[in-house]
Amino acid sequence: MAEERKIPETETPESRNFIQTFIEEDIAPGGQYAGMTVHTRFPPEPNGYLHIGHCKALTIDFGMAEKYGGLCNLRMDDTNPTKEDEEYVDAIKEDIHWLGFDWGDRFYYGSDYFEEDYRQAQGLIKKGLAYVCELSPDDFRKYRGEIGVPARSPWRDRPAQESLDLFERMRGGEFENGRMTLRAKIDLASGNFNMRDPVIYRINHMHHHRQGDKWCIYPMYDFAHPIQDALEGITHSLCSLEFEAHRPLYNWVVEHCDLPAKPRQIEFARLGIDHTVMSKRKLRTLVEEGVVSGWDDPRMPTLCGLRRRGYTPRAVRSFCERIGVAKAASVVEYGFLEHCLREDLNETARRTMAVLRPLKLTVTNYPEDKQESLTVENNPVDPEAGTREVPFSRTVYIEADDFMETPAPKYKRLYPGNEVRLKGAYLVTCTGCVLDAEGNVTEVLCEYDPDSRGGDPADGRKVKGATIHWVDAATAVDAEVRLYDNLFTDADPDGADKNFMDYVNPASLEILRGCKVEAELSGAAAPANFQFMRLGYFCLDNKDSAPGRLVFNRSVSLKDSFKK
RNA sequence: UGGGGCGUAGCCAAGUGGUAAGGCAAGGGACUUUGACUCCCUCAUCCGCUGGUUCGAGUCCAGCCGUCCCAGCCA
Repeated sequence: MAEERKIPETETPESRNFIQTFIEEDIAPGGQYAGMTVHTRFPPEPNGYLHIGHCKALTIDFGMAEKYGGLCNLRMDDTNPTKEDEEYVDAIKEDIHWLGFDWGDRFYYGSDYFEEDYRQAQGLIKKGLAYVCELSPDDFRKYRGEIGVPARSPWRDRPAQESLDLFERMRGGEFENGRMTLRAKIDLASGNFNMRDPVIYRINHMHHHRQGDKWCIYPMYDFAHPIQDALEGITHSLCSLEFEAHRPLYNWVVEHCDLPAKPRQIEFARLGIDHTVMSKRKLRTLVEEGVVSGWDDPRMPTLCGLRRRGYTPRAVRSFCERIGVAKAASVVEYGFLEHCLREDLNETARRTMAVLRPLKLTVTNYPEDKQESLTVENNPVDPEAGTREVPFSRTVYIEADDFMETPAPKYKRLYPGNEVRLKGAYLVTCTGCVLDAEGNVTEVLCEYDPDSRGGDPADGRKVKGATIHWVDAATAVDAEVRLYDNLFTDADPDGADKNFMDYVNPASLEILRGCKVEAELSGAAAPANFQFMRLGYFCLDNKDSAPGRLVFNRSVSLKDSFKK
């Protein structure tokens, strides 16, 4: 034993999550799926828009399949016509493609298996494992039993032939909604209520978005899902933790139905992010109550909202890959999502200059009639992004916070007597400012060093002041900028005993008008994402921008840039 | 108090009996034509608590505490 202790310490074992551990056991020699390829599926219900929590599931579903050489199917889980609609199907597909996941030609509808579901149900009845129950919804609840008290059903021992006949007549539309159900005969005394003869078929006379009026009975998720998985050859059915108590039922269906495969369900914790809510019901409430402008409001954690806010697919996926997979309930800090975006944008976003709160800066020793063009890099971390020409003249706008008549401690920007660099232009020294009747600063005055074109002083002196951004007054274009904050004031608006609507942050959206941006941004070819120098990362809002009306959403602040 | 989970740093999260990975956040420093980025350094004598087994326990056992989910003819 003792000699086995030595472990080669040069290689750190790659961190793997518990799902990988399970899968590797399953495909290892002697495992349940020894030698097989891993096949997964992503099964959204088409009843709403996808949010970032779905991206976590997508990352796991597609990620596990890819890692173990298999495939991942996309399947609309549409077994309940009450809530579903075709309009969501296209939106779901679009969002998944936007993220960059590809299901190839393996796109399915759970409802396309209804005939097979029906056949399987008949099979269970014949085996004496299912029966038609005529308890009304009220009585069903009453007979459900309590902790320690078994449930009851007077129809439990109905002859198979009678159930078969009734089940057929249920399908035939002979009975109204709620009149009867098909139940699996499992264990009325189980401590797990999901096993107390669960309903596997209910009557619902309703038009189905895909099947039309073909059916008036619909299989329950617990019955349909394992069948769908098995028919598609899914080996690992990955889902979130709330289905954990349903696993025994999933396994029961897999065991007792006549299926071509035996998929395994594995559950993981769903994603939580602080200062927001993730359930479709709550997101819907925000939309319906008008707290946000829609499902694609840039403050929403929906994929379409994040997209509009400027989040890139790469950033969202990076986030989902890095938060890990476990069974412990987790609430990830929103700041981590922002970090992932900042990381991507830093490499890819084009830099540009803009001022959110314009303050006129006059270079008093610069010729009044002169205008010149300066070359500025588009992205200092990516030389391939090239350069652009930026006009400069005697009057420019600077950020109002970039000037202080009496500087705060450690303030490095403009104040009387201080020299700063106008990014890409010249070194300027503040000589004073102009005040209005109320004492507000309306204009800042400075003198430039003609021998510092481009920003470097000819004499090589060290510039103590900061480098600040600016836009040329004569050519600047007006824009509207929206700054977003967290949707909720509380880190956990979703917490126990809380009404999340009580924590809506009224200051989550601030709209700034009269901002000045470089003229180039008004062009049709303006990039989607860019960084306003020192102001943070912004996104040109394709939805609200129109000719003559530029709207920018701020994605993420530039870290610490404007503290104080 | 029925059943099923989960508790490792401020937030995620590895760890599967051999002496606590990594990321985010935070703090310090270097660099810088973005107070950004980048780069260095620091950040759990300890793994919910208490016992037990063991040469050795975050890992095994027992009890306790906390917390989440289920009890729809939703998914």
